[in-house]
Amino acid sequence: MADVARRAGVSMATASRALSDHPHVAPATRARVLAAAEHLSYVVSPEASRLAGGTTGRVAVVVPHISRWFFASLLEGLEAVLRDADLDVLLYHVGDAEDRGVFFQRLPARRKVDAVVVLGMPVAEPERQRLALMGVHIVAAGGQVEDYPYVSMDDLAAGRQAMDHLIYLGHRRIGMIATADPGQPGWPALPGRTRAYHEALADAGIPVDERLIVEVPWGGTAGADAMAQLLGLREPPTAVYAHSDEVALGAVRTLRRAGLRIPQDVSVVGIDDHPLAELTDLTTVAQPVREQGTLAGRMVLALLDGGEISEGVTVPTRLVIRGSTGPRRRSARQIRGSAAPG
Amino acid sequence: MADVARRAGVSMATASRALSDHPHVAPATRARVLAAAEHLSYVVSPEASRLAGGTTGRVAVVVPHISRWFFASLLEGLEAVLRDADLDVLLYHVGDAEDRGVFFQRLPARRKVDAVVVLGMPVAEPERQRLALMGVHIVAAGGQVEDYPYVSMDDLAAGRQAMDHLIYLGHRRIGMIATADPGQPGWPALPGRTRAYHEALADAGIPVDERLIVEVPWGGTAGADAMAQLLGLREPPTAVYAHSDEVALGAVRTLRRAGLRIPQDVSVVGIDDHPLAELTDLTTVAQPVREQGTLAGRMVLALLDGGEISEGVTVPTRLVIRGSTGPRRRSARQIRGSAAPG
DNA sequence: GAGACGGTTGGAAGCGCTTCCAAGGCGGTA
DNA sequence: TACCGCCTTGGAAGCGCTTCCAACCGTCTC
Repeated sequence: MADVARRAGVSMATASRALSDHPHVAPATRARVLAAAEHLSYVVSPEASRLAGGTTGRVAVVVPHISRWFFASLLEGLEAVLRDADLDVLLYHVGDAEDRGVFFQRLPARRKVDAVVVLGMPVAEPERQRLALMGVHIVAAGGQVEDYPYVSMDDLAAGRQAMDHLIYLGHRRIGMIATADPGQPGWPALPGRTRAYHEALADAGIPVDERLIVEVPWGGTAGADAMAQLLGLREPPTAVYAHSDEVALGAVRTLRRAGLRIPQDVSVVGIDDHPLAELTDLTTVAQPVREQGTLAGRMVLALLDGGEISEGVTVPTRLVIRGSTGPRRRSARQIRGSAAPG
Repeated sequence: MADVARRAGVSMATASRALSDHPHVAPATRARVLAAAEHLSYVVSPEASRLAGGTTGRVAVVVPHISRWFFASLLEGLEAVLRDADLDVLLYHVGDAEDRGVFFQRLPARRKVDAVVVLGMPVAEPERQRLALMGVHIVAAGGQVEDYPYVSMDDLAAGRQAMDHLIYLGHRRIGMIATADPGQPGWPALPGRTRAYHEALADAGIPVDERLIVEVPWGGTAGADAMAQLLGLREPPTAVYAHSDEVALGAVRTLRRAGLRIPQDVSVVGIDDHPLAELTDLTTVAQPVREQGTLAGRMVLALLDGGEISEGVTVPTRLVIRGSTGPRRRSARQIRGSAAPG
């Protein structure tokens, strides 16, 4: 910077002010400094800048999964607005319990960021305390962390949209494939989505048959296994409500292999509207994923700007009817008669 | 740090050395310092540390897409080894031409990182020059940037595995759905995968019919459109080779909607082994994606450690035969007679 | 037993920038 | 015309850490 100042014929103090867009710098002077900087292709050292009292210009993003579409999309939306605001994104993957321990105990992001965004994962009380230690703004997105400003979908409402659709189609024997994250102990299967199942059934006056509820780790093959289990029932369901599209797709595979037709024999509905749901003609409940990331990013910006955010944002979901659901045709017993489970 | 030094009864110089694992610090002293730091839950200020001459402890990762499985998986593998090495990951999404311009012109990562990893995208000559300006180590992964130490799969070999499989099954009229990235002008459809098509055909003595080659932007719906185009041909292909699984899945949808059976009427093969390929029973050529990220991470570590890396690494691919490919049964003409294209 | 040597430690000089404080200039007002 | 006050600028003190250099001390060797 000394070079720039010299070249512009000003002191370092002025150069600094000009470069960081401070008021009280004569326009002509500012221009001269900027020109000099440009000429020398100079950029301020963020370290020095920060050290001398600024902010880091970075925000940490903590995610439980990177390669899953949902999380990656959230991240994509978030990164876009943060990058627009000239903030750098520091990515922290907290996969299993061990990662979690390391992250929250060592707090590697400490002193490195101005804010942290927690994507799609709950934060336990002790972890919250550690986070508080960082003394930065915190925003949550895609999960149900109501202790912080958050943006998320309404799991209960989404679940209801899926379930009510099935019930509307005449199904009464509806299976549910719930997912839990094996890497995150104590992290319950999305509670809202499960509650939706029970409430929808209750509202329709349909008794709950516990055998129709299967909880598996997240993933397609797990969904396939769950479906196989449901098909093994004496009276298999005529419709299946899966907590997510990937799981639903797994169920679809099992059904196909068992020689069952979708939706004639069994209807399947998922949640999320994964891009491949469209390709596989899966009925689902769409949530604006990327947008949730975007909104979270805006919250961070607002917070960093000194703003206050008192409450969270809940984004709307929408039932997308495709080819995997249809009216109940044959009884479960008939299905069982026509093909052996896979 | 002054506090820590005082509490440990040593000078700041010694405290610094102990904290940063320098040699020439008595074990007892080091222990005392560490204990003090622990007690005060102190962490060094990365800014100050860097400013005083260290490194940034950060590496930038540049990706053209975040939410696509391939890139996200690469990123996941990379992040894991970098995090293990206590390096922070700065994520830069360079989506379209504009982002690209901004990134390479402004070089926002300048002075912020010790190394940059370019994931799955080519780097043009002028960009290479800008990158050189950063004066940091550069590694490429998942692409074909041979100007830097790189890790990638062998597109040509993978394409051959897919094509040879089709040819072995007796197909002679094979369509190819190639993908180009609309956001990245001048970025050719994966050249190796395209070349594989031509070479395989040549080796089998099958003449190329240009009408069987369709190039579309990446994505499932684009794949569906491409397939529709192929079905519209007077003599449609009996097998289709898609440059990626997502595209292949799109083709599958079109075929299904057209009432064609897979693989009886048309065989489909993709590349990548996307997790959903297994669920949808798609024959494909698997590449170890996450591992490529891991390897790239190790390269970064080696480079940062002062090592030299003279050449790139090419990971093996493997044909995974599932239910979407089968022997040629009926002639293309017959197919056309049995169902109208979707 | 004395000198040499290597492991330890402290002092102090920056790393490159921001910002407080004060000084200099100018136009405007009484 | 003299004084006041605001805009603009420069000087200089750190921000929190690393590391060179020198001093120190115990041990080993001749």
